[in-house]
This record gives sequence, structure tokens and C-alpha cells, in this order.
Amino acid sequence: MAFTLPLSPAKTLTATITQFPENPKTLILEQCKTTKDLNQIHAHLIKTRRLLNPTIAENLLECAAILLPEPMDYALSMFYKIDEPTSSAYTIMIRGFTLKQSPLEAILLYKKMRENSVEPDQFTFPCILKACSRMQALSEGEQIHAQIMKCGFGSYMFCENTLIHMYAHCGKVEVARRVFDGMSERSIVTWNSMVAGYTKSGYWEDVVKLFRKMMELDVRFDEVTLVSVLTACGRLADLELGEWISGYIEANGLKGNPTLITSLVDMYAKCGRVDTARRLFDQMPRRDVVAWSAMISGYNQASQCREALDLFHEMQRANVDPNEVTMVSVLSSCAVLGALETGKWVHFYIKKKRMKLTVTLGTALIDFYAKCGSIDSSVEVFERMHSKNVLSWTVLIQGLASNGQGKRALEFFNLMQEKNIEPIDVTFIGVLSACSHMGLVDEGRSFFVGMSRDFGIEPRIEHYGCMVDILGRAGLIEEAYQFITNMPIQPNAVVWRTLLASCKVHKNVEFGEESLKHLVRLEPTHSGDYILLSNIYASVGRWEDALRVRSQMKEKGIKKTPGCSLIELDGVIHEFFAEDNVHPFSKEIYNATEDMMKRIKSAGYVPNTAEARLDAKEDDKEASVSHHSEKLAIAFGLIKTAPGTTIRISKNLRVCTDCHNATKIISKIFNREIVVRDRNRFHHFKDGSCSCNDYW
DNA sequence: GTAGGGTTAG
Repeated sequence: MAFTLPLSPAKTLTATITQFPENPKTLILEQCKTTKDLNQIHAHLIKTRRLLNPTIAENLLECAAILLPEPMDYALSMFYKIDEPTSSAYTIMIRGFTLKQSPLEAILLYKKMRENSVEPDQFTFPCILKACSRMQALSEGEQIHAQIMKCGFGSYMFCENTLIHMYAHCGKVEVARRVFDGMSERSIVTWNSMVAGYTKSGYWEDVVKLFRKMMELDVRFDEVTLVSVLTACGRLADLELGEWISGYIEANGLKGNPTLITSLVDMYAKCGRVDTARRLFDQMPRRDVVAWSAMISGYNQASQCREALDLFHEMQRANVDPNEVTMVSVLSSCAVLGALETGKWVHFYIKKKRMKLTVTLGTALIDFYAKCGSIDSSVEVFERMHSKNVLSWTVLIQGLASNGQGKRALEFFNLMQEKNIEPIDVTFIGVLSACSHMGLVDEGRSFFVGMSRDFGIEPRIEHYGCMVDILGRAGLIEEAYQFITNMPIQPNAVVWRTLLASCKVHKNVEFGEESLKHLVRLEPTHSGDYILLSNIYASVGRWEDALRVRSQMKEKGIKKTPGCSLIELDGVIHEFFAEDNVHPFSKEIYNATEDMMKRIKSAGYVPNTAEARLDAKEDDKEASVSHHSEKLAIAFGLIKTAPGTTIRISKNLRVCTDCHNATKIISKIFNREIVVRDRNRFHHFKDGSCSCNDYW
């Protein structure tokens, strides 16, 4: 400006204000950039008594409350000195409090404003409604809605827009929609508020419906709209609409918006197009923590857990700090892979960075430890969590049950009810599997009946499966069979397989044959089922029949699925298949296995069980332990670990009787604690015995 | 003066 004097900025400013007393507003707002400016202008205006001018006072108040990132104290001290604050002074203060994360103060001040009989105006209402949204203060919001109507601002668009936002934020999407429908005129803010409202409540179908309506009515939408719609497409697996939006983004040059691209990545991953998602992710010039998290969670949800962990390591090399959301997906992948060391490191990192242990993160940790067989750590995390929800309890109960601690699982279930936490359907899967572990048949029956009677939860196929397991394991094979035939829903392969497995344990040929009939119909190529029946025949000495089933398998071209084990060493996951000679450690393992077998045999163990003998006849060579991949992994563990250490093996196939017995002996003669994960059940071997006493 | 977006546990 021409009149600028060579003084300090503030002095320059006070000089200009003196020169233009009639219009100080823009000057104050434009020039007041720092706290120092504010102090000097404030002092000057007091000295010249011009703060008594209400307009000037309000402008300065706006600087302190809104423009500068000051705490509200300064503005408040100024506000108190105003004799009779007008509604605009109150509005400035309400806005300031909401902006500076003190919506409660905003609401209290609004109450005071009403007590002092100051009439709110059309500017006050949107501001105070925003504070209500933040606080999720529904009843206050409703009162303000009534006041808006009384004051005649009911069809004022800014008020209506904020009403939509407030209702949606307080969980009243339907009311928000009513406000929306009642509007005679809508802006893009109106539509986006409604879309965001549906998004917040997870009403994905409504998001898409509303978006289609926007297109139908030729309403303008923007990037914010598209982000919400893409999120909805991902949740609904609506790839068609997702791809259309993708094309729109391309055609309209919106690819520079990282948030938009992240939601595209998320959409593609959730629709099963993980590779497309990855290509987009790789093309992003800058990736923030959310972009990385979206891609990692994409891999995790697509069951590509190794890729998820690889990407997590890449993220660290790229020096992007993960947040608690990232960690949830990472832990979930660790749980699937049984990657205890990696997951433990994640836990350590969470503590070191003082990350907030949210309910979700805590629950992911509980689940991770449980699925890695470290059930004590699960309980420890659970006990330390400040807030828990039904899923935290459920995951813990399931974890205890699958780790052979059925009694503790039921104790936690009782405790949960004492705390008035309503169980969900999954909770009962944990409870019922705890019963099957402990052979609690009557309790199992009564939980099964009680879940629908007392909690209104209709049993799903999984619950029926649990009941079959309970009855079958307890030797009540015929009752289990009757239970299946009386089920109100169609039994699936898992249910019949459960029965078949208990027929194996109890050497029941009749119902074993019956189960296989159904299994052949439902899943004709599932090799494990034939093997199970073949082993049932073998266990009662019917070798001819046993071999007949095996040759039937061959005729049908069904191959035995190779056993597969995962073992983590120094944070690296090694994957071994039975008869593996590809893995670089194969030779080493083979030698160790041979050596191990010698020692096992000299300790008095003879591998003489049915499956081993059958395999021997089939392959025309002596049954050796080496074809059981878990034993490969154990051998691998033995050569790499010191006595006394725990060896952990994650498996995705059943542990056979043969290897179960062998592992017991190994744990004793090699002095190792061995944790074997057989799908989602655990066997803790120590000192020659196993935690599961119901299984073999 | 109003909205403001993407990643999370079974």
C-alpha cells in the first residue's frame, strides 16, 4: 500500500486504521496475522478508546476466535468486556469454540445467549448445529430445530443443510432424509451431506441410490461425492458402477486427487480386483498412510496375507509411519499366517509409538495372539484394554476354546453376561466349540437351545456344525446323524465332514460310509474325505476296503492335497509342502528328519498307524515321517532352535494321528514346546503330552 | 455462516 510506513507491521497497521476509521474491518482481518499483531492492535484500540465501537470490537473478536489458532481464552476475555454482546458476537464465539474442538462450550454459550434473551439469527443456527453434530447431542439439536422453525428459518438452505448433517451424525439418517425430501431447493452441499450421512451409517445401498438419482436429475456432483460412492461400491461389490466412476475420473482429469485414487484402490480391492488396485496404487505419485493401509487391507481381505506383509515392509522402507488402522490389517494377516514374530514386533511398535489401543486394534491383537497359539498374551491384552465390545469378548472366547482352554472360555462367557454384554451369533460358535473341546454334551445342548430362546439368535449352519462336533466327538455318532437329518436348513459339506471326522475317532464304519455318500455329492473332489474313510477302514483292519477307496480316488483323478506347513524364522515365513524338494532348506530338513526318526525309533516309537501303513503300500516304500510336512517343519525347527524353545507351526490341514503321536515324543526327547495349528485348532505339545485330550 | 471425503477386528 502506498501509505505503508517503514515501521513494524503492527505499527504500520495501527497507523492505517487511524487513517481509515470508517472501514477497519478488512484491514483488521487482513493484517492481523500473528498473536503479536493481535496484542498490539488490541492495545492500540483500547488506548484510542475505539474498542468501544461494536463493529471494531467484533472484528477483533473474530481475529482472536477464528482467524488465529489461539486458544479461546483470549477471545473469551475480550467477549466478557463487551457490555451487551449482539447475536453476531455470540455467533463468532460459538463458531470459535466449535472450530477449536470445544463444542460443549459452544453449546453452553448458546444456552447463555438464550438466557440473556439475545435472539439468534440465520448465522447462529448453522454454527450451533455444527457444535451439536460434533457432540452427537441429538436432543439439543432437536430443540434447535424447533427454534429454527419458530424463527422462520425453516426453509433457509444453510439451516437445512446443517440439520441434515446433524441428524445423520447423531444416527438419525431417516430424519435427515425427511429434511432432505422437504427441501424445495438443494445445493451440492445438500446432496453431499445426505450422501455422507448414509456413508457414516453404512447405508451403502442408499448411497448408490442417491447417486443414481443425482445423475437422473442431472445434479452436479464433485470429488467428495465420488469418494463416498466409491466406498459404497467397494462394500457392495458393485464393480460395474465402480468402473464407470473410474472412467469418469479418467475422462475428467481427476486423477490428481490422491483421496479419490485411494478410494478407487479400495473399491477395486474390495471388488476382488486386487491387481488393478495395486497397479493404481503403484502409479500414485505420493502415498500417504491411508493409501498404504487401503492397499494392505485389500491384500488382507483377498486372503493374500503374504503380499499384505510384504507391502507393510515396503511401507516401512518408504518411511511412512503406520497408524492403528494399518496395524489392524497387518495383525490380521499375521494371524492367518501364524507370523508370531512379526506380530509381536507390531505389538512392540504400537507400545513404543504410544499408539491408541482402540477397541478394533485391541481385538485384532487378541485374535492374532490366539491364532498364533499364544493364548496367555491374548488374555493379557484383553485385561489391559480400557474399552471392549462384544467382538473383543467373542474373539477371546473363541481363542480360548481353540487353544484347548474350554473351561476358561466358558468362564469369560459368564463374566461377559454379568457385565450385561449381549452376545452375538459368533459368540456362540466360540461357546459351542468350547463345549466340544471339553466333552460337555448337555451344556452344549442347552447353549444351543438357549441362544435362540434367550437371545433371539437363530442358529446358522456353523452352529449346527458345532453341535454335530459336540455329539460326534463324545461318541454319540447316531444322535449326531439324526441331528443332521432333522436340521431345518440344508447340511453343507462341513457338517458331513465333521461327522466323518468323528467316525474316524470312534472307528465307526457305518456312519462314515453314509457321510462320504453325502460328501461325494456335495464336494466330489475333496481328497481329504476319501482319505478319512479309507483310514476308518484301516483302523478296523479292513485293508481291502481301505485300498479300494484309495484306488477309487485315483480313478476319479483326485489327488491327495499335499500337506502344507508355515514356519516363521527370524520374521520370514517359510512354506513347506509334503515331499517338498524345492525349498532351499529341503536337503537340510531331510537330513534332520532322518536323524530325528532314528532318535524317535530308538526312543521306542514305531510309526505303525493306519495312514502311514496305507501310504507305504501306495507309494511302495517304507512309510517315513518325512512326507508329513509338519514334521519337516518340526525338523526344521529342531535344527534351528535351542532346547527349551517353543516351535510354532501353522498348518492348514488336519494333524494326523501318526504325527500327533510323533510330536508328543519329539516334545519330550528334544525338550521343545511345540505349538501346532491345525486349521484353527491348536495342539500345545510339552513334555510328551498334548493340550488336546479330546481329539485322538 | 452450511459438508468435506479414502484405510480397521469374527
